[in-house]
Amino acid sequence: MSLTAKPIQAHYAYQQIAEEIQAQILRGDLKPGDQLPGEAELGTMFGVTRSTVREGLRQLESDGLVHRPTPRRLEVTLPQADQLTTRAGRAMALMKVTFRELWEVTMVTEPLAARLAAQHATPAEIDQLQQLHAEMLGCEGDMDRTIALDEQFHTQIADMGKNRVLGLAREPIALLLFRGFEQIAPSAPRFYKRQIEAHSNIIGALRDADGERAEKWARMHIEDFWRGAQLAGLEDCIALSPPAVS
Amino acid sequence: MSLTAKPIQAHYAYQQIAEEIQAQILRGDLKPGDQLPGEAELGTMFGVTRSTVREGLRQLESDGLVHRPTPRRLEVTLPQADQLTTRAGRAMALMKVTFRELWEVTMVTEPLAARLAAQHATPAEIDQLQQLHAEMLGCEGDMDRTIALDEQFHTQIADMGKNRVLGLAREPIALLLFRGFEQIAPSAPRFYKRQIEAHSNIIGALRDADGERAEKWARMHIEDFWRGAQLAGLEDCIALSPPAVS
DNA sequence: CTTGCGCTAATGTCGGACGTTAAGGTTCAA
DNA sequence: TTGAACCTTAACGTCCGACATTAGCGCAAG
Repeated sequence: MSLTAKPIQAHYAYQQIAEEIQAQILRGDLKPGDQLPGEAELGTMFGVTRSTVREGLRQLESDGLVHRPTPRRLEVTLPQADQLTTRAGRAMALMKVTFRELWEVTMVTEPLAARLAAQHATPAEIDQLQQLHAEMLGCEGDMDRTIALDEQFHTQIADMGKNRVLGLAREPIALLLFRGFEQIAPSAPRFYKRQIEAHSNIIGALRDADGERAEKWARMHIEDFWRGAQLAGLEDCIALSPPAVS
Repeated sequence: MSLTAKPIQAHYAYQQIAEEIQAQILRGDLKPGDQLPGEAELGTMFGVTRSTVREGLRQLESDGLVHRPTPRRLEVTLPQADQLTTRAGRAMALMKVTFRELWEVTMVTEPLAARLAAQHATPAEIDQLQQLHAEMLGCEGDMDRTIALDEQFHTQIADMGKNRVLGLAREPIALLLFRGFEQIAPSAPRFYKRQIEAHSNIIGALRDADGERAEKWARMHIEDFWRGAQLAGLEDCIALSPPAVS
């Protein structure tokens, strides 16, 4: 039997403060929107100096559990999705994940997103998506803009599925994968056009609320992306770090 | 035309320090394992006081980009997976995601994990999995232990697939979903046994390196879990906060 | 009731201080 | 020579006190 021993981490004052406040948030004693006392007051409450309190607060801010709308207000807040996305994206870039890894997962997330979107999307949302698509048609050549819009297109579909878990899980992955577009496009002349067509077909399926079809087209879309990546020789290349959000 | 305005965030000294170091890490100038200068030296380098440096460092530590093996050593490190898992899990719990959302995503991640595992697993890894399974057979009744082992079983499979992206994405989700086991078991007498059987079948498929079959069994396994959740009336219940890791 | 002003207090940053202890070098013994 | 015990140094965690800046709030004026 293997001995399991978790390293006991020193209980520094600033850490304890962060943990205590965090515990109260998770327990529900402090709810998002609640305002916290000033640093000085927190100091007296916990029996430490303001410097120590500040270090603890910096950690909580970084965790996204508290937030400063203005330097004078310190309030409890939900971790923001984009913050999690940034962290996860950075981590994956640093661990040098390959496009293959990204793609394998995307092959299941995007079709799922499409199916859910077909089930839950409102006409207004689909119109918005269509508008995004139209905008994308108009900027062939502008690579950065194209990538951004592509990313947005897929994220929009995921949002339409009304599944926040999927949204959180797929976002950093998609962000990294679709950045490959840039390297693929030059190697595959007709690639761009095929991507656009696929988007059109997905929108069509969404309009008909046809989950099966939406899913199928999304799958083909991502499969096609992979063929492009293969042509560009990206398969086992490592993904680039995503653009900083924070 | 809609006015787009991204909130201008004040760049405090401590923030700039964190950002600068972070940038150097992402750029590759600082590599994991590298040791950073002491706080005092960093202070003189950046032209600020030690207090200010410390606040920036607390942020980086919380981000998982630097790490203190001991108070005297401050070294660059890769963000640890369990840290990301904790953050994501906390976030999902705080945003009160439902079991349905968790399940919908798990329905695609676990089958994928099983398929990849069938393709990449080594016999030794499968033996290890078998051992885990055996251990699970021996602790019927001990709910916490069962849940922990179940979680471990699925995580092990995901690891066997050699896809780190999938590993990162599914972990927090699975952690939250499988905690539902506890509430399901009482409502469904035969539930526990069926879960065990499914695990057996998955192991069998892995031994035969039969990706299709592994995927199919994993899907059925998760589908069955959902039936249990329905019996327990969990569908739109919100998931509980996961056990703290950090 | 809204607008403008001024005051208060909290924040960001600074400088310095102290006990504790880890890191690294030194000494000594095997 | 090598390894272990020791010692010195300096870096860390924490504290104290201070200051300029400015956000927040109350009050007066329109």
